[in-house]
Amino acid sequence: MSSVQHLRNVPIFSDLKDSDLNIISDKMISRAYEKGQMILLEESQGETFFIIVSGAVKVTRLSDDGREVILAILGESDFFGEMSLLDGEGRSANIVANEDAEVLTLSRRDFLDCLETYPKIAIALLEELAIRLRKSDQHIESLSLSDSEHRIAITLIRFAQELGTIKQGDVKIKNLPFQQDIANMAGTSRETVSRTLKLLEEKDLIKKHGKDLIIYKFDEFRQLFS
Amino acid sequence: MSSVQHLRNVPIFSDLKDSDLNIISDKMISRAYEKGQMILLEESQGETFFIIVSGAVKVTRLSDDGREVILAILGESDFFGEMSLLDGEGRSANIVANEDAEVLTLSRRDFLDCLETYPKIAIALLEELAIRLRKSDQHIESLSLSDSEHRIAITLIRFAQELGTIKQGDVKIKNLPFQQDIANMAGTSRETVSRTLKLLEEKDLIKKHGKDLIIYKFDEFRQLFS
DNA sequence: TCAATGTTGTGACAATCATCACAGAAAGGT
DNA sequence: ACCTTTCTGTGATGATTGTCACAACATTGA
Repeated sequence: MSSVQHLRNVPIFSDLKDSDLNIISDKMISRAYEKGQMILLEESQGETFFIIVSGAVKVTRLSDDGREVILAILGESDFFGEMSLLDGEGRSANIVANEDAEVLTLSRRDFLDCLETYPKIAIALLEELAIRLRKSDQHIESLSLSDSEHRIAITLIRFAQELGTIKQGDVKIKNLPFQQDIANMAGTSRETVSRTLKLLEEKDLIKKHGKDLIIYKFDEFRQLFS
Repeated sequence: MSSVQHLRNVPIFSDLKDSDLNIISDKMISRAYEKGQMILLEESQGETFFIIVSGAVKVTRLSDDGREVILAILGESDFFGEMSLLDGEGRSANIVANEDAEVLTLSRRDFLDCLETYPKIAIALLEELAIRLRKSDQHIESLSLSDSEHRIAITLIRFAQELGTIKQGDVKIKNLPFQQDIANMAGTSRETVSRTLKLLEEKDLIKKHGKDLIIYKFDEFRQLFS
């Protein structure tokens, strides 16, 4: 697929004309990262905007004692790096390739020019940030008041919404992340994730199939853990 | 103070010319709320943008069983209501007056017109949302990996940054919120807040003075709980 | 194919913290 | 000033869940 085709799939660019997309596309540089490779380091200056063409990355923060908190896992057509371009602060999170990943990058200068030239992009970006803020709020809520079972279930729901495919009311998540990553998102321990997944399977709410996971009757499941 | 003066203090409007501010100001309607009054209800359609002229509000989410999670406490010159205007989703949080509050409101139509007419506002708003997202990320981190002492300390730091006044390296927070509110922000129980404040006071890190609280050597304090 | 490494399952134990219970203090209204 | 309501302090108790330890299983690469 050409890189213009990829841009077309990215929500904040979807409103543009082909001619404009071409102009932007020409300014972008393609890069590839291997699984586990650090793409952006916390504390460094943010100078680049990234769009994921293929693969997946995780957005993390590290505590002093080295524990990792996963804020989000991003996949194809998602973008990142915009925050420090917007408010000028240093980076506040690390980005690590969670699988082999291919990205398109845009320099700070070009990105900001885009915003000025195409107000529609700015508006679309506002929309996207509003959506992210909403997700963050839900994340905060779930961390604040749920027990570990709820937090893990809610984490599964997040994966389902990002990576899942629906079939007759059931959702299949292909390539479920490792338990350790789920734990780091749900704010709990790896062992608790292991035990809880087993519990949910005993309750016939989910089913593991190798690296995939099926959530039965997704709507009810979501209801259950709202 | 005239309402134009107030707008001038609001970051997203600060770049505008007086003449433009006047135009916007004319479209705004002033409203007053009493302490405890609900300003915006979760689930309702978001049709209004709010700017706080005086007083304070809390942004909350309620779980099914009625427990409250406080996402933020906003004060003078802060604004809210923009999220559902931007992404068209229903409201995701409640807003309650935390003390008597006076606000300026702008209708959905007028707000969106502003964004189109003054791209600078859109850019400034992007900046602001980026900052909020950053704060959310920190909040998520703290909930994910700290024990209750750290979470409470971090909550105090948030208050200090929003409401505090610095004097010789110490920060004084006037009118510290109730323990229950602190607990709802820190994701812990009211009793634990009580015990932890006592603990921090015994360690000579903070001092209570009636409704006020002093954090000694704010920089070191922050270091301590990063 | 066989190490070597990474991932998952599970028991035992300890620590943290929520909850319940109630008393005392403070604030607010009449 | 008095009553009512709200807020705070503190003990006792038990449940949840993190941590440690180790075995089983899976994946990768030489």
